[in-house]
Amino acid sequence: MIPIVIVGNRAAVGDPEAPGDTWVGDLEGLVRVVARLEAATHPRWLVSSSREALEPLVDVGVRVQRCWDITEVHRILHGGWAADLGRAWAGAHGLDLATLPTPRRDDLFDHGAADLPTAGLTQPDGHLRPDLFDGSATDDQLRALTTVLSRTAALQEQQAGRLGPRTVAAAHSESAAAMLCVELAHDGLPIDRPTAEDLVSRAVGPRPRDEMEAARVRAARDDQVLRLAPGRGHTDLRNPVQVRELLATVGVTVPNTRAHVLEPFRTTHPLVEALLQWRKDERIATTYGYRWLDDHVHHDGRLRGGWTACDGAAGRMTAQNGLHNLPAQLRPAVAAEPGHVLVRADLGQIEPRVLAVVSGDRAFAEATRADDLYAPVAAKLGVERPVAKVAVLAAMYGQRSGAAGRALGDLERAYPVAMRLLDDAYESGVARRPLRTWGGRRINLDTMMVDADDGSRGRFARNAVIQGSAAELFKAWAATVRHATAPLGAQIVLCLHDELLVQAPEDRAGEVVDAVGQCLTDSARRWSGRSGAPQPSDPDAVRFVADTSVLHRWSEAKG
DNA sequence: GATTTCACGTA
DNA sequence: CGTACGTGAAATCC
Repeated sequence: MIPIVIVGNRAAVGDPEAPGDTWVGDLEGLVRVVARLEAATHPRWLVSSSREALEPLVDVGVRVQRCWDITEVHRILHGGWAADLGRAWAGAHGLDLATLPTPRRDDLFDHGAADLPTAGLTQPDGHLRPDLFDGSATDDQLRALTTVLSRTAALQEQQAGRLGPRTVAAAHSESAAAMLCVELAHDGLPIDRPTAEDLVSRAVGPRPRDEMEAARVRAARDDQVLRLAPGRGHTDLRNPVQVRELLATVGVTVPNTRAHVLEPFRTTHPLVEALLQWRKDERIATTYGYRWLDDHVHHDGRLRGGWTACDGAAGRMTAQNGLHNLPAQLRPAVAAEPGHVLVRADLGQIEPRVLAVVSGDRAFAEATRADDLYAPVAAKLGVERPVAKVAVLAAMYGQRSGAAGRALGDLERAYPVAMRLLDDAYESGVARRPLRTWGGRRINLDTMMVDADDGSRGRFARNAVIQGSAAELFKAWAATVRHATAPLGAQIVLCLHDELLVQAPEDRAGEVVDAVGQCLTDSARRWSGRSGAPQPSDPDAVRFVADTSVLHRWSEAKG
C-alpha cells in the first residue's frame, strides 16, 4: 500500500519501506506522481480519508481504483461516526479515546510545526501528536505522516484479519465506497432543468419575480385551504398547533396533523383533502422549489450534494441536498444527457435475503432461491403472500401490532434460526451489548441511544444488523460496478440504499447491464464469504437478484 | 444563535 | 410501539 498525505498545498507519496525515498512536493506534482503509479500498477493507495486525499485528485480528473481508507476502516472496527487519523491511531493501538488530545488553536503560532522533531510522532501517553497536522507542514512532517499512515493501516489489517476475511473484504469495499462518495459529489446527478422547472411550476406556479409576488402566490395557495374554513382565515397553516385547532372547528379531532393520521378523514370534510394537497405543494415550494434548483443544480445540469459512505447508526450511505429524498413527482427531471442512457438496477428483497445469510437459516436460504422470496414463505406458512410479506418485515423491524404481529408466531416455527438471530440482536440492544454486522462493522449500543428506552434500543439493534449488513452488500456491489463500468465510459450517478443509477454511453448500455448483473454475483459471493466457484446444489447458498432496466428518464422505471 | 418539535420525502 | 436518513418552519431555549 502506498500512502498519500496532503497537508495544505503540500503533499507526500510515501514509500513505507524506505521513508528516504518518499516523494514530497506540491499538489500539481502529486497529480503527476499518482497518475503515473496508478497507470503502472493500480496500487492500493493508503489514505487518512478519501475526501481529504482524493478530492484534489478527482477535481483534476485523476481517479484511482483501490484504497485503504483509515477512517472508514476505523469506523468498521470500532463503530460510531467520529473518525480521524488521531482516533484511528488510538483505536489501532488500543488507547483510550477519552484521553485523546485536541490541538489548541492558540498554540499554533507560538511553537508551530517547524519545531516538531520528526522522530517524535507520539506523545508520552501514546497518542498521535495533534500538532503533526497543524500549520504549514515541513517535508519531514509529511514523511513522518506517511509512516503514521502505514503503521496505522498495518495494525488495522491485523485487527480486521482477526475478525475474519469478511471484515478485510468490508475494509476494501467500504474504502471503495468512500472513494465513490468523492466521485458522486464531484459528478452529480444529471437533471433536465427545463423539465424540473416545469414540474415545480405545475405545483407552485411560475417563478415569482420578487418577494411581493412570492408572498401573493403563497397567500393564494393558503387560501385554497382557508376558504373552506369560514372565520378561520387567520390560521397559520405552517403551525401544526393552529392546524390542529382549525381541524377541530370542522369536527376532525386528531392527536396530531400528520398525513397518515389525517388520511382516514379525507372524505369527512373537504378541508382535510385541501390541507393534504397544500402540504404536498408546500413541500415543493419550500424544499424542492426554485431555490433548491438554483442552489444545487449547477450550470452543467448536475445536481450536487455531499455524500458520506456510512451513517452513524448501521452504515448506510447518506446524501445531502435532496439526493436521497427526491419526491417521485420530480423524477421525470432526472434524465440522461445526450448520447447517454441511465442504467437503473435495484436489489430485490435485499433485507430478507441478507437475513438468510447472516442467520445461516437453511430453510430461509431455500426461500431465496425463488425470484419472489415471499411466495415460498407464504406457502410454508399457509397464508397469502401479503401476509407473509408483512410478517417478515415486521420480524426485521420489530413491529408487534396488527396482523403482522399475529403472523410472527408462525414465522418463528417455520424459520427458528433466522428469528433467533433477530431476537438475539434485540436482547443485545436491551443489554447495551455491542453487535457486529456480517462484514464486522461494530454497532455500539452503550454510547449511542443513551436516552432511549429498552424497547427502542432493542428494535434499533434488531434492524441495525440487517440494515447494516445489507448496506455492506450494496456498497460492495456499487464498488464492483464502479470498477467494471468505468472503462466503458459509464459513471455511477446515484446510490439509493438498494438502487443504483449508472449513466452510460448509449452504445455501451448492453455491456453495462451485463456488468451490473455479473458484479452482483461476484460481490455477493465475496461479501457472503464464499470462495471459489458457486455450487448450485449448496443448501446454504443465498440468491440475490437485481432488476435492471435501461431508461432515458428515471420516471420510466416501474418503481 | 443553537436546539428541539413537527412534518414529510426517500429506502 | 417498524427502522434509517436529510430538510425546512416554527417554537423553544439559552
